[in-house]
Amino acid sequence: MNKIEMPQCELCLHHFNSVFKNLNSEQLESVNFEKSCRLYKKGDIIYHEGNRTSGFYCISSGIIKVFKTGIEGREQIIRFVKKGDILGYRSLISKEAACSTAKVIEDAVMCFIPSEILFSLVKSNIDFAMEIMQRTAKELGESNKLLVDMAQKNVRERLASVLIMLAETFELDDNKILQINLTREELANIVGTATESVIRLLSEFKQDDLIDLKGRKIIIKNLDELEEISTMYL
Amino acid sequence: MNKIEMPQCELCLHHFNSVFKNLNSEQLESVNFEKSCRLYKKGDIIYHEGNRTSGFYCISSGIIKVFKTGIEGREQIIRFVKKGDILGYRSLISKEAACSTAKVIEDAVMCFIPSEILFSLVKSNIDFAMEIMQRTAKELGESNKLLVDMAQKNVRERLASVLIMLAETFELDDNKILQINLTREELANIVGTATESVIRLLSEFKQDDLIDLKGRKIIIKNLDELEEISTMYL
DNA sequence: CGTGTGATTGACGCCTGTCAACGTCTGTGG
DNA sequence: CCACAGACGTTGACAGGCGTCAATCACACG
Repeated sequence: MNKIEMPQCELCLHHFNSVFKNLNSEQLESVNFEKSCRLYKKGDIIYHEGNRTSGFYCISSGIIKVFKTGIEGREQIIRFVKKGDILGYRSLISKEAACSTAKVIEDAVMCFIPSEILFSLVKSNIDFAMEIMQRTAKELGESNKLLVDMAQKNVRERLASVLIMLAETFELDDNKILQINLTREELANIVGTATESVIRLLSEFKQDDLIDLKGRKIIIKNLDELEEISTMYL
Repeated sequence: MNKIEMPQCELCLHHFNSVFKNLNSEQLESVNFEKSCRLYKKGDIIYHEGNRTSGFYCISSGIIKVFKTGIEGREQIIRFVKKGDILGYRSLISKEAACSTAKVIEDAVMCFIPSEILFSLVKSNIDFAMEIMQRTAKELGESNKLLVDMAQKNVRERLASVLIMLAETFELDDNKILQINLTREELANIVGTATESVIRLLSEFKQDDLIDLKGRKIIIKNLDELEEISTMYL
């Protein structure tokens, strides 16, 4: 089980904005040779906060949540990782232990690339190095933005922000259904609040006709109004 | 006015952990030649959120606060920059506009280095590139940690955390006086709370004999106990 | 000495976290 | 097929943390 067709980097280049887009064919071949890919199932832990890691992951499909464990074991979700993203590279670069845990929330096909490959590519291919730098820098920008939201917005505004972020990241289908399934608790762990607060605010949003709820499915009916709520006092 | 002795990179290498520590003498010479250094006075704005920048800064002395402007113009301080740190490089790398504002809070001597130098060094010196990557990655780790604090700790715990962070970053003198002067409002803008809350909690800490207050000076009397408060439920 | 900025204190009330109880759904085992 | 357990979702009650407003004080500076 867990046997899948191994994604060929060459093909991934056509499917999404791969971190390997600037490799020459020889370099790409070495990645293809050294990587090991497999299917990870929902609930699998990719790496654990505090552990050292020996490589990073390139995501071909699926969704992974990255979280830190805070007060009384409460998860704080930092970001989501999906197709085309890379995972676990930060701690390699900073030469620290992992500062977060990565857990699969939708079955994912991922390729593991040993850290030696990362560093040898960085050294031999300046465009690849720049690509890594750029991704890190962008992630830093986003993290800083989240920090301000967390510090200054109330729960209602943050929940609206999160819904918008999820809609942008995972998109809506033709029925405007948000293409990611999260428990109420997970939503709370993004927003940084209690599960009950999320539930109450979701029903408020539903009453105000901004969203609709079908079990765990969230239908986004009025993105503009959500945008307005999220930037209320901005 | 504002004329000072221009810091020589060669000397800075001996004074602190310079980002240029891995340059060869030729590269160091080109930085020395291209940079422009001067004294910035308290209150000076180095760059402004939303603007494009054309280079980055290497700090020789002084303190700069980096903040984002949030709800109703409220500053949220992201980090402090001091001797040996670099400033404004993130947006160069990500090729975005500045996502924050940098303002001098203690007279600072800083060198401006054009972005072309940054990129040419990154391309020609892999160790320099790694150094930049590493600094970005570490900053990202810190930002993520702050995010969790902000999401999960209450104001009391956050204020304790901030005092500890300040003590570590700017150190205490022989009388245990914190070596940075901040207004109550600035403290509130780090903690992410109202000025009045900071004032009230500071007096509580003082009553509990954890700190002492002499005007704007903060004397840290019991770092261990502050540590305990900041990680109360962890 | 007036003016302005920052610091402090008190009053007040809303937001939001916590606790408890209950409803819903799914899968499992008898 | 039914009973049950367990996870998740929902709702209500309640209290306390913390933000807001207003008044006053302290201090520096032109």
